[in-house]
Amino acid sequence: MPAGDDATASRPRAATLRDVALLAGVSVATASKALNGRDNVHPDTRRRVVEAAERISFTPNSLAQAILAGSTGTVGLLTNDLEGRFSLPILMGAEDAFGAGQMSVFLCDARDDAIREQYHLKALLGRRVDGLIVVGSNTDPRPTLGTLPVPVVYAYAPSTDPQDCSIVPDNVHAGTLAVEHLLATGRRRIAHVSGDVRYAAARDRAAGAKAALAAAGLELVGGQVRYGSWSEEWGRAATHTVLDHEPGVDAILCGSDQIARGALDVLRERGIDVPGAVSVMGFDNWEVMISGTRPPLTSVDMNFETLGRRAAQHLVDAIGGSPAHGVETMPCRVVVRGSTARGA
Amino acid sequence: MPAGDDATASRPRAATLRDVALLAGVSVATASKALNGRDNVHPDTRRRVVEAAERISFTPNSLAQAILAGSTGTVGLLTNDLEGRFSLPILMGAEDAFGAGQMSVFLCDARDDAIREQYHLKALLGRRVDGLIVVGSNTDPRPTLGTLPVPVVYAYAPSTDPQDCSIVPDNVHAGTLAVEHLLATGRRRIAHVSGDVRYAAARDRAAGAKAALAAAGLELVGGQVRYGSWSEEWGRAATHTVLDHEPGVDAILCGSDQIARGALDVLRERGIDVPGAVSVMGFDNWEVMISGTRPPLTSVDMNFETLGRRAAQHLVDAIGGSPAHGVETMPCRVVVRGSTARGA
DNA sequence: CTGAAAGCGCTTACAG
DNA sequence: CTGAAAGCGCTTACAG
Repeated sequence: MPAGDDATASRPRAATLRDVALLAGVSVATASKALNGRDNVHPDTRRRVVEAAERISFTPNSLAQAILAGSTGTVGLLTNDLEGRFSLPILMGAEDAFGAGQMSVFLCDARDDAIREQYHLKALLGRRVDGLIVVGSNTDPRPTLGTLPVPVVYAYAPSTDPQDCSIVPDNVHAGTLAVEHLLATGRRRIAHVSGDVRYAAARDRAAGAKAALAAAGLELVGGQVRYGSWSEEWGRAATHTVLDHEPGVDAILCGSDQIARGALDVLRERGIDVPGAVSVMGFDNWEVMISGTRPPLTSVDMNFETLGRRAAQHLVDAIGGSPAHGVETMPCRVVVRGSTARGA
Repeated sequence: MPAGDDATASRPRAATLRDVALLAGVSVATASKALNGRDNVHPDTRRRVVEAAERISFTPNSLAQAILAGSTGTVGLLTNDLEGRFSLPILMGAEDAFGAGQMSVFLCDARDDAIREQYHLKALLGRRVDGLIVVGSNTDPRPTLGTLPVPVVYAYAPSTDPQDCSIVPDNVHAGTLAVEHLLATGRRRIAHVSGDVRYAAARDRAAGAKAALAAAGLELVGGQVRYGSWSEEWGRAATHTVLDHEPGVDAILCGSDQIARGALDVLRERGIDVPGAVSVMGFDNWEVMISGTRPPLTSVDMNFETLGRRAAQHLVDAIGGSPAHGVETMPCRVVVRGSTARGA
């Protein structure tokens, strides 16, 4: 158990440039120049200053530097994604794009609450972030934040304002890639079990899938997408229905990895060989959902980290004075595993 | 596709208190007092200043305020938890504890790389965070950051230095609670399939489980914990072994929800009724892993949000001059579902 | 090569 | 009640 401590043992305040200068016997201006590698500082002087700084563990106060520089080297990541499914890979991509340690990221979770979002926004602007990345919890368009004193990039969920810069996964293409993969592995009678039809992600993936089928002169088995919910349970229920009504089905394209898990379970229970008789595919390539499946699940990876890196790049460009506008879609990729290809 | 824009349409710089004062026709000092609710400002003056501030969307520069106040109202969350499994609930608990918007959080992912951690640490100290929360990726002790100019609270993974303040989930008690629940629902022949024995979490949970059994005059079926890996696959393999070697087993306590999923699958395949013949329990209560299981999985919730809130409270106390020391364990709770109790 | 001075945006005693 | 002055920690012309 932690025990309370006396508050009197007060923590030493952080060292200041003035402390360094005093210790090195130079002026604050000279100390500044010495530490920042400016010209016209005598080597001996520089060494004395650097040693003094090290001795007292001097770390320059970024706040003071920022106030002079007019930029803070911070960005705000405003998310509504409680699971961190999107925002964490995006954060990671962003850290990479900014260059490790160059930029620090404030992470704020608005919890899908507009009031809380405004609150965080106000705080971030007060802290003079150089820019903002806004991460939605799905790919449906979200209200723009409007005109702000700093650039904004919308990631995952696009802004409603086409003048804003938005980076979203290409769900239409994801659907196309999925069907192309199934066709390439010899499938012709493909069913599509997806999630909640109110999600753009579900409709976009279906649109891409249908387009790819049409290009091959085919259509979905049963003639329609079976929309439902983003759950294993729906995956199981719909798979039963598909198998009962479409005996010739040779592939089930599932709108998410969770739905695909449900499909795999039912196929296994009914003794149907995967991928021998029926192939199964998911979307998202969510490692934790996929790692245990039998057989390992083929899935479309939406490349969240790349998306995050791209969003960060756009933000850096915008901060540098070259903003972009409109919605940019990011390519995705099929990760082939045993549920669609023997020996994969 | 976003199109590049001319960099000349430069963004208007953020309004400053000087702008407000000019617009309201008062001095900067008076404007400051008016906006901060200080006494001795004429009501008319205050109104003029407030109106001016609103008109130009003035947001005070927190950097300047921080430099004077000596505290920034920011904390750093230094994590090694790539999945966000722990750090996001902890972040959320921390946001709550700090009071929404009072405190902004820098999230830095060190990716289990000591160099990167030092880099982020340096940046955070430069930004003069008021304190740090360090989140580990497991409950094994991690090296202390040593003495820093700001207070530090270690969450999930305790620090190796007992003088530091660490908040960890009580895995021993979790094991005890799990077994007590199984005993209370009439189980006597309990097997324990767990993850990698090198993890303190695995050993602690097992220790708690064995203690609870001993208190009831019992021991584990087979006399030992079956350690392996934190995977569904291991859950399946170990469950087969348990069923083959211990025909009378009436409960399988699994070291994680993933292991438990594997156990449930095998029991189902072998036609064994859950929970009629054999109960199954997991640890972590990871919603996304659990939501699809049949029957729904009983699991021990480690209360990460509470842990995060507690860590944040300790940090706030330490910032306020009342630091705590030592390792504090947080209670967990059993969430009962159908895998151990009919009709739950 | 070094340092005094000005200044970033703000707040807080202190005169008036 | 109001405002000029000092100052937080730093950097950058500008004199010397």
